[in-house]
Amino acid sequence: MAIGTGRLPPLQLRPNTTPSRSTSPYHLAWTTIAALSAPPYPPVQPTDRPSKIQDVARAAGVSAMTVSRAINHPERLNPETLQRVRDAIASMRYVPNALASGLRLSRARLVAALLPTLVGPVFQELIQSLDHALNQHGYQLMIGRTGYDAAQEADLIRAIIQRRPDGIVMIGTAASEEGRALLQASRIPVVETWDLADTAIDMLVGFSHHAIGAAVAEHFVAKGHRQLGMVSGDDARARVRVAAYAQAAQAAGLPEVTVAFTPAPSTLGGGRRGLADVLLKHPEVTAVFCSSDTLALGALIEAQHQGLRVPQDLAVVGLGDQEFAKDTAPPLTTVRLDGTRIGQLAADMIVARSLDQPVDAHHVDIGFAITQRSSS
Amino acid sequence: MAIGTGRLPPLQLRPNTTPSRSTSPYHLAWTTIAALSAPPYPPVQPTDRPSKIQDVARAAGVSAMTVSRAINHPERLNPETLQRVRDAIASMRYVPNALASGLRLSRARLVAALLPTLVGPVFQELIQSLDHALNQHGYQLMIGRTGYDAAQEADLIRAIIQRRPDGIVMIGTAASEEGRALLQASRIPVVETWDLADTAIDMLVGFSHHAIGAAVAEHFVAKGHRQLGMVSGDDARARVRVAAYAQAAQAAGLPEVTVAFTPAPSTLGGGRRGLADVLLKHPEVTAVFCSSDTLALGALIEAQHQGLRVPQDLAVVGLGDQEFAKDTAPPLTTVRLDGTRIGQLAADMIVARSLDQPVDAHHVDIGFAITQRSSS
DNA sequence: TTGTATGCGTTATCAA
DNA sequence: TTGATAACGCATACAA
Repeated sequence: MAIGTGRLPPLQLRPNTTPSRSTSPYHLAWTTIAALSAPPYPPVQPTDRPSKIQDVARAAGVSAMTVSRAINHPERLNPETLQRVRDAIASMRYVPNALASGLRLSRARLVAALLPTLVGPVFQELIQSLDHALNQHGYQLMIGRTGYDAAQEADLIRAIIQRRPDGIVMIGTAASEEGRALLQASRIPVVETWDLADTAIDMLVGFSHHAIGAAVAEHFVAKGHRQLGMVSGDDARARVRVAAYAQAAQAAGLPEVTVAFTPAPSTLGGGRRGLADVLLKHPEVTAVFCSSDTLALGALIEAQHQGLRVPQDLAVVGLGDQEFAKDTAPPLTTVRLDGTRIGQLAADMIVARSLDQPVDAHHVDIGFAITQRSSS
Repeated sequence: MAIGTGRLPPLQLRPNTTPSRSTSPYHLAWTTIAALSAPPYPPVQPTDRPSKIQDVARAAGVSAMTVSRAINHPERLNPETLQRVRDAIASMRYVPNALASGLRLSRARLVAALLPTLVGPVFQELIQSLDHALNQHGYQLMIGRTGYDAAQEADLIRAIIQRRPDGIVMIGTAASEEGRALLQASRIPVVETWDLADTAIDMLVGFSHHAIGAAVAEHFVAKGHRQLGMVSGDDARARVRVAAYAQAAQAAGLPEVTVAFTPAPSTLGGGRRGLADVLLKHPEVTAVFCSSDTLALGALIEAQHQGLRVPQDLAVVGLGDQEFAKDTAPPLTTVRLDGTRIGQLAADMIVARSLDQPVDAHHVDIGFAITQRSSS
């Protein structure tokens, strides 16, 4: 990506202490030693190590167990003792060591989520909802990035299992053979999401990519389109959608669909180039299904660039119903995927299993819906 | 957000076992008990609990210490013993318990990142780079969401400290008083980023939001604009940019700038409405600075919607230089923030401090640059 | 209501 | 090169 230069006189005050690879003209660096020797706030902590439960116990004049109880079972304590301990905890900024308690209890109060990438807003609704639901149950969420790389995936899974999380949520990720074996040997509850895998490791909540492809094709057919196009990613799920889309078109007696594949991740540029490719090959195409809203927005920009009116000359349908889909010009018809619900259900499943409670449905299809706006 | 319905006949096979709040017409649910009683892969593990180091030791006919050494100091072992242990580890899918080793070593090999939100692509480059750099040093990254809520922030910081990470990176987040006190008492290395706070907790790598506001104003002035507008978020850093922008305009003898504030997070819709607001109040505005690329893209869409040519009738500058900025119509002039470099430096700082090595610069300004494209 | 002893799984230290 | 021992910080079981 090209980095231009501003028109301002350079503001550089002093050269960076480390060799800078930055091209920035607005640049300064300084080192403050004082910030370390004299922190802006008085240290509550006289020692140089964080306090542990024994320190608090000493300060409060009780045993370590009483401090533990003050934290975990306050109702079992004499109110006065409780107050004394709580004061000590607050004034010493004591924070329990979760490594120790997790080891003791075999419960880390931690759930890990594995996803292919943080780039792109596709999974963010799901993550947000998962995080929120888990927090409410006192669990923390840890995020791991597989980066679409199957080779590194097993390593990441190993790193995750090391922390002994109470559950693992796989988001848009299919585990490799080695990964599956590790997960199963770990006995950690696993929820796979964003798809309906034929062979689930454990639990599953998602939707059918096949059904999506078919539904969008039939959506176009119902509106009288006969020349269908598609701008698609090229991962496994995307190919399922492409196949179903093409198959449904064929079943409706339509000519062959025109597909342009774009490399991951989805970008505006990919959508622009994808649509341009489709129209170059088959200018008679009147409807395109883009496999993400970002690609669809790129397609809208490209259509406008080419002087095509949407939806009169070209219908566009996206996938994901991102926040911005309602604000494009024209507003985007798109497939709504309820990431919030997936996150909620996945959290429920993990929490239940973690507490040895029954899980009513191990495999759930949450479906999808086509949000009809003005672009189709 | 309105959810329409598709035109397909419902594919519902069987009602969901849990009451569904989904509006989806494409919907099914099922439960598989077999998936639990008969996993698709033969269990390598005869017991129902994950194996520990003693189990491996027994299987390999050595002591637990030898297994530990095989993992952490393989060079100290007899090659034959090493091989035997490694075979046992692989066949049992043994994964060490990081809670136990972390407790023993007081090193969790974990770094936590705190950010206000995952929504919006602003911090993703930074996160990606931080994660990558830390992975290379054998650390894992854990992400925590503060959600712009100062009240919950202390709780999150407490939850993070509980895990005893080797470092904490704050991204676009200023800790509350209580949060700062907790962090300082914890003795965990902290890197604040995305800003140059006046009173840093510990280490710092960022850029000056004041300088950005001034630089963009001067960019517009240099191009001959006299009526400046701004579409901005309303957080603390955004207000600093607004003030600097207005101040620089005044210093150049320009009339008062017109500012529209939009609520977080940045959206296309916010950009559209923001620009509309600015133009409604002052139709004579010829240049707007949007405080994110997403807002800027919304502004481009709105400008086009209103029949304004960019940059002839209206100049637009964004902030962030997101991946899509080069593919908008027209390509977006924007302020480049080198999130990759911030992540890299933050990782270096944490790793150095974690290993008790000297950190050469505790406070670093990495600057920024204006990427000149066609929208201004 | 509060305290004592014990073990969670791992690894540094020392001894063989 | 390998093994025995102890300790990391906390919470359950039991005792007082």
